[in-house]
Amino acid sequence: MKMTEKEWQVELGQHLRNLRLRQNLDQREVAKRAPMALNAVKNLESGKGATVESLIKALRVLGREDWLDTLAPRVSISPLQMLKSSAPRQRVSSIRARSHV
Amino acid sequence: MKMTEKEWQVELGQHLRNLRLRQNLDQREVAKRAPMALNAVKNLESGKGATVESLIKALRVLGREDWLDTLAPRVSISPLQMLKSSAPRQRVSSIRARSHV
DNA sequence: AGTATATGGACCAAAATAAGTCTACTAAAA
DNA sequence: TTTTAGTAGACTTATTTTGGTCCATATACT
Repeated sequence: MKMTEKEWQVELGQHLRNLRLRQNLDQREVAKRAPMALNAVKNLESGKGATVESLIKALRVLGREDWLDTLAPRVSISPLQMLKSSAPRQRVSSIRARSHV
Repeated sequence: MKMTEKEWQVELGQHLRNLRLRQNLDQREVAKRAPMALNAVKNLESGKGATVESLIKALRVLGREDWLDTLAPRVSISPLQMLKSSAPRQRVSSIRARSHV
């Protein structure tokens, strides 16, 4: 069962809505504190399309901006590996990247 | 030190870029697999403004859609409390909600 | 129970912004 | 040095934001 982008958007909106209800805030109050338009909050929660900026504004009001940082790639390399690769890649290496050729 | 929305957007973009580089994909490949415009990928990673839809598309390509669900509010109520409040709220309760009055 | 209230959803139009498609240009990697 | 991933800009199309109004119904009150 794989979800479509829109289904994920709806799911994300429901999470935001739950967070808001938990703090007993109405949509107007969130919009006011963001600040952003009331309709933007509605779009966000109903999953009808929103910008990343709106998402972040809402997260800030709900006190969950820190969630954004949890996307950071989990460190899976051993400390010994760190000695080898000193500088992080800034570009992909060519061979495998050219899967579009 | 509190970050602005734009700074958060940049930070989020960097996380996405790191995830991409870890998989040795270039922006074109991500755009192709999403599918989305190359410009949308660039906007996302540079934090210059993007839609939630673009964010989700990129996350899917990078295999991190599950991250979206980690926003779900952590359950902090005791099992005893669950017996009391049966149905989840669909709206805020009135008194505290009217902070704008 | 029935009633009043106001939250949240569904619309609309205009302004703002992002997506999509292109062409150089820059700089990191080979 | 050569190759090429990533950036920057211009431009058109598509979508979102903003700011309204209307209204169904969950919630609160009598």
